[in-house]
Amino acid sequence: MSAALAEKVDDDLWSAIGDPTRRRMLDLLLIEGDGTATTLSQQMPVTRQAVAKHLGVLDRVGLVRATPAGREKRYRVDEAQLARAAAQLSSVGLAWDARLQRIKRIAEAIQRTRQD
Amino acid sequence: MSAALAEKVDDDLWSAIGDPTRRRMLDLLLIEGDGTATTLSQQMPVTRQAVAKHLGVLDRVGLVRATPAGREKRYRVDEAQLARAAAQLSSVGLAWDARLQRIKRIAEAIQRTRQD
DNA sequence: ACCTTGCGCAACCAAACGTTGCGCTTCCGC
DNA sequence: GCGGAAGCGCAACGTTTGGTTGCGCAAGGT
Repeated sequence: MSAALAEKVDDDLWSAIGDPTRRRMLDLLLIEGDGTATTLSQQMPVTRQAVAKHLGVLDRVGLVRATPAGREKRYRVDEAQLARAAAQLSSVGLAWDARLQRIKRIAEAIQRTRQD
Repeated sequence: MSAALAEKVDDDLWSAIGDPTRRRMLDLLLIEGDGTATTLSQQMPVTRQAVAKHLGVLDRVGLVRATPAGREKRYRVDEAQLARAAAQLSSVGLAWDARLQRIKRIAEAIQRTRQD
């Protein structure tokens, strides 16, 4: 049973990027380099406080890092950690694709057998 | 701004596969071909009812299809839809990777400029 | 006929996402 | 220096969602 099922997905990371709002925030941070709870909330349909909470979550799992600057608190994406997250996404997608491929091959084999 | 941000991710699909329990269920269904709420719940740390609800969600977004068989209700993965979902996962992962690559290149360019 | 097996429905709990409201610090203009 | 605006943090609250228990009902096996 080499095709192991154990994706051993880091569950905290997954649930962090599982939320659509947080994904959107990461996108914005990637595009603009950095941002604060206020600036991000202005480009999204949620309040500053909601964004602040999400930033807290992202910070806790290490996907972003904060640097206080006067009365502001600028956040930046931690590139290494996001790269890990991206890898996990791709890996799950690829795993499913692989299984689907196998099923397809088996189905074709049966088809061929039946045509004898 | 050619590198569009619009990943246009189908939000219902995402939230369906965003849940770890549902991902696990899809894995089991792929491995065993099909299953019922009861059989799946026996291989997971949740109750049959919880599994049944999740199956309802997966059915609503089209990731699985049910075929009543006597007193049982067997579920099977809809391969086309799962393929779509897998593609979305990979695509988001790749999009992030691409942006990270760009940032890295820019950083290196600045580095080089500074070394003159 | 009876008992088991499998499903569906309803009530209830806890955690998560989002809101509003308030108070505190920091900066800017006068 | 002082007053107002800009940002942030904290707390209370409502709603949705993942999970549980408990029950009743239909389908099969003996």
